[in-house]
Amino acid sequence: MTAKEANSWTRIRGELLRRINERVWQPGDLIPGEVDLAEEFGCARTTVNRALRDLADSGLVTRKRKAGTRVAVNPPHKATLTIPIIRADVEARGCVYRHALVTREERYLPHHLGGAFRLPEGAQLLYTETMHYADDRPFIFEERYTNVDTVPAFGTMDFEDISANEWLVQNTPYSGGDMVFFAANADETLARYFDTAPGTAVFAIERTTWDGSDPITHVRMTYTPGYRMRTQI
Amino acid sequence: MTAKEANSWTRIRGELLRRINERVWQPGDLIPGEVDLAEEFGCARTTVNRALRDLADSGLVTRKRKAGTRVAVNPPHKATLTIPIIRADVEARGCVYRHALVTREERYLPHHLGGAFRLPEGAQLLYTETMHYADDRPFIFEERYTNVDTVPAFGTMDFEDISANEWLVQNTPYSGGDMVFFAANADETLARYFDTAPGTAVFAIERTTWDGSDPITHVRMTYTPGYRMRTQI
DNA sequence: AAGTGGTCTAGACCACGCC
DNA sequence: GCGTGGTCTAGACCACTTC
Repeated sequence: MTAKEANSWTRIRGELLRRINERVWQPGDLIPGEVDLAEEFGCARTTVNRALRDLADSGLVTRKRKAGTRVAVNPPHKATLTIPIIRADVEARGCVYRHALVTREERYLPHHLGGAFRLPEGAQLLYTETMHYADDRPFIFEERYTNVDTVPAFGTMDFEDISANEWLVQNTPYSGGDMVFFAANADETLARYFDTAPGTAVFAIERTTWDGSDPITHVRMTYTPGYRMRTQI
Repeated sequence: MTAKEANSWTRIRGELLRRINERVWQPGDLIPGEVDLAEEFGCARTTVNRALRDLADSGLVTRKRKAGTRVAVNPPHKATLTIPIIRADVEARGCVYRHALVTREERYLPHHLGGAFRLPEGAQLLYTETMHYADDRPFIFEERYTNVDTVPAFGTMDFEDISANEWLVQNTPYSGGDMVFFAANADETLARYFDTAPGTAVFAIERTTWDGSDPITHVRMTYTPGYRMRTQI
């Protein structure tokens, strides 16, 4: 109906999708088990499993052992954002990338990071501020707290040739973290950096990463005014 | 090292991850084929395939037939955002949900939507504005253009009991679309709605959806000042 | 042409979670 | 308990790319 299905588990997913969309199976309904569907479609159970697993990943059905598979009542929209290395992002726009280290100093754990960073009393972090440029225009302002106990080599870098952002991505594996997306009004400093009026709305991302239970880094990336982050769904 | 691996393809993924993280395989390197790895790990090729497919999904390796699997040089950060139905979002915060239809009128295709909506000259759309409340506090302001030719039933709704947002999610399947995340300064009207000062930074999402090549709807959701959208990575 | 990943099969065992 | 999804296997054919 919408697109051509090559030949495989995607065709089965398409048929299941059709039944969900056309209300053959209503939201909340229990749908047949994998064995039954496999028989109906004349394929192996593995293939049905692949199709159902994909639908579950996109949130359209919920699956539980013994309980079976149900059509989701409120299918959430899911969007996968790909946040590239800043250098790659800039160069993909056909611009020349450049960065400059603005600040670099030891700092105590800021109070507002207490929740994210479980560190001993008075633990010191390396604080760095970096401006990333696209064709000499400020593109992203990066404020970062890094736990040098977890990443000793980080403390010895000068970040002339490579930015803190790039170095960490290439050298520090992480096991998990969280990200926050929000809007903020540019303060005096930020406005001066971006050559705009104070109060201008800017898009920002905060990211905290851990390796196991060891905190690695907390960073806020503030994007140039007017930046729009896109994705396909 | 970081977490316990149950027993399965995740253990293999963990071992492959270790080799990537510890530079046993350098960025850009060609890693062994599935058959070799299966032999090394003493498992079926399917299992190795599952592990490698997962690493490819997260962007850590790139795979091509005949060419093989390579360690990615600039592994991008990927984050999956789950945008829930507004009602569910509000109720998950323990608040009472309510919505109000503010505006509803026929409008011609706005010029700035020309790129997203491929419609005939002078085509009319149904424009709706809806305010979504959490405990009687304005939470999200929704501005929506809907193509009633694609979704005829939409034009007959009064959106008293159910919001346009909720109705569309429950009744209109889509095959694809795009989303944009950005920050904006609240204008006079928006500031009045949110009971804040004009110029306050607000987080917003624009979403356009199609069914095949037929445009369905374009919506801008503007969130209450201070809203932060979170996700785990 | 040949190698590599992509997929499918038929069968099996396991683990979670309702009852 | 026991039913359902989660996973694994061994083998096979196919499709895409590079050579």
